[in-house]
Amino acid sequence: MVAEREEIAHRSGCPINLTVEVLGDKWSFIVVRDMMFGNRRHFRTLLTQSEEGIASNILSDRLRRLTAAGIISKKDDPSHKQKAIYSLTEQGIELLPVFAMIGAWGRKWLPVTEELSIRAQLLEEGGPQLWEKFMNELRYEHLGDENCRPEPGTSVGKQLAEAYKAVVARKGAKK
Amino acid sequence: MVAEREEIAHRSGCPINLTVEVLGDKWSFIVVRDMMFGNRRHFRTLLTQSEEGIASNILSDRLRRLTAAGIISKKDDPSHKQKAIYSLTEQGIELLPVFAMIGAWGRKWLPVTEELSIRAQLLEEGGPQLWEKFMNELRYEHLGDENCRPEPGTSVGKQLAEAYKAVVARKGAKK
DNA sequence: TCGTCTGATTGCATTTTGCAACTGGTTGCA
DNA sequence: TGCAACCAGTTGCAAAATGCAATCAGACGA
Repeated sequence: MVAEREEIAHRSGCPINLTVEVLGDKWSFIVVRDMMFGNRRHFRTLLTQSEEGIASNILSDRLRRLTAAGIISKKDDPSHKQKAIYSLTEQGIELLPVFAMIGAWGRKWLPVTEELSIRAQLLEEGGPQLWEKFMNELRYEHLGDENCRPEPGTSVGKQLAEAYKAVVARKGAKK
Repeated sequence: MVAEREEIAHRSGCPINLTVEVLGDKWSFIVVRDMMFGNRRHFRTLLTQSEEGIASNILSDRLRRLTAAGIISKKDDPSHKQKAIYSLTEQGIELLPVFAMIGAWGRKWLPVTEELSIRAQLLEEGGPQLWEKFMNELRYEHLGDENCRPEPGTSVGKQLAEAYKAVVARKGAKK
């Protein structure tokens, strides 16, 4: 690899096209989604806890590309010499409204399951105000931005995680 | 081709994943974008007026897939026995907010050109109210929904097209 | 009748993806 | 001190998707 952030010949300067060039494949969105909503920060957790079953070489490649694109960053985990922590950058965090919109569209038009769409529903119902609160939590957790330290109490992240668990528990009980 | 709308084994029931399964490639978004904002409704115009240069076999394949997914529809053009008109469905029209969000993100973080991002800018500034107006215009033009017939006056579609032309003219003049 | 336009298809080379096995190293525990 | 478990990946190979150029058959207009 010659350059960390290579200058690529773009197909056009259209914002939709440029976004597709960065995120337009079967896995990039999935990786960012898991980091954003599943709080997965290590290679192994992204690999094994992936709902869709990503292959390790693909994950490796996507983490490299997303890092090169400036959407995520990588740093050493002090707890383990071989561990690396992946974090969302501000650029990555600001993909949240895109995820919210895609989630809302998918929920309306595609055959989603209840437990995997409850978070999209809450995000849709919460609107831009909730998104902003969640983005601030992500800024605290991923960027270490102390200005964004959340007030004690229920965070949006926890709220989403608990809603998911509640649906899973309820559906498991019904059987 | 066995079935018009084939039942596919999905990777998961997550709304993000399902959307990626349908639109997660290098061209699907581009084709829908051109139909939505470029008012291209025929194979030939989509092929030759594409900013990015799509190949005819890829375009053919994507039109087929998007039709199978229910995002666009195809019907005969009465003016020419070989012509086909592609239209957005309601499901496709409702992708507009997704495009608006992606456009806003791309405009902020990627090396866009002015003429190709002016429409994204207007869409961002106009907000959900403008999106709804534009979606109604699309419902009239693509679905023939008379309830959505726009009042005489400047339509959002025209507004976007003219803003684009104005930037191109200004930049051409500067040289 | 001839040239152009229509929505595509075909053949072929290149690139990307998917899968399974494997690597070199670290860590915690007995 | 040895050993199993864990860490972030890499490697090799088959299969699928993509990209490009040439081509196609029917329809249209002059």
